[in-house]
Amino acid sequence: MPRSFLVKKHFSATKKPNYSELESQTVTHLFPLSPAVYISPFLYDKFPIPVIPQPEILSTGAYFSPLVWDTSLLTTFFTTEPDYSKSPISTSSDDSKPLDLTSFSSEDDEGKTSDPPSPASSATEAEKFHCNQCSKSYSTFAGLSKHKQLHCDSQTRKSFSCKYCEKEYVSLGALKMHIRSHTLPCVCKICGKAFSRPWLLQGHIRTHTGEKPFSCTHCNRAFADRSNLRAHLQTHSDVKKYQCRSCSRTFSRMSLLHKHEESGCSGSH
DNA sequence: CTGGGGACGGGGCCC
DNA sequence: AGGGCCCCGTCCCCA
Repeated sequence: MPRSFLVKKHFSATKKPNYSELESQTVTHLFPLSPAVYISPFLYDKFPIPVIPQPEILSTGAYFSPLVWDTSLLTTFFTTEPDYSKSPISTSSDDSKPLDLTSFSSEDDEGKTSDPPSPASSATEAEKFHCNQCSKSYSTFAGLSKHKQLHCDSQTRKSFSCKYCEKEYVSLGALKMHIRSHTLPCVCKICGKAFSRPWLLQGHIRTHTGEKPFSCTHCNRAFADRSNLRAHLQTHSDVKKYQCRSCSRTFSRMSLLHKHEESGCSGSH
């Protein structure tokens, strides 16, 4: 079941919202010209288009992104509301550590991360705290508590309503996270576009820098977005992820399958 | 029309 | 409790 369908925005014409209008009061460093026509020369001086490493050096542990954003650069390029100023867009461990591209094969990518299993998540530790409602196990009491609050403890389950829309959440944390999608506190200093979460802004910044840290192990293509690499990997697979139930034809994307079905699948194999 | 890439959104989970 | 990351997904555009 899709997880991101609950809050669906329907943008017409240009489709994309004018974030700078939405949160103009938080935008303090807008460039005078559209980013489509103006990218600061400083940006390119500081961050030349990265050289995409050759596939043979992309094995586990062999590759560090040629573009690494440190905190001083972050404060140069984007601003956030005070609540987020402590760690606006940290150079995440995910970006600074080697990318395990071996995990991006079409088979290996199913529900796995690129990180090696941590010792703390070993079976012995992970089984310590059990939910008496659904028998799910967690390695920490905090994990069990959060699970019970969200899913299994109907006595303590509460409703937190969003003041901007009709959505309700069972935890304050979930509500706070959702409210970010209304307030869009993370603002790009280059173009003024605003985002709900720092890492979304981080991904957006790559559209300015040209950084593409996610490389395909099958070809030389590289991507700025991990999801886009995942979708790309489907193109290397003979049997793709999304299959028509009528004709067994497979597609690399759900949207393509939907189009296929809507256009009237013959149902023949 | 189809397939693929680019950009982005949001919930869940782990630390 | 909150931040960060991951995964799944959508929408749009273009060849």
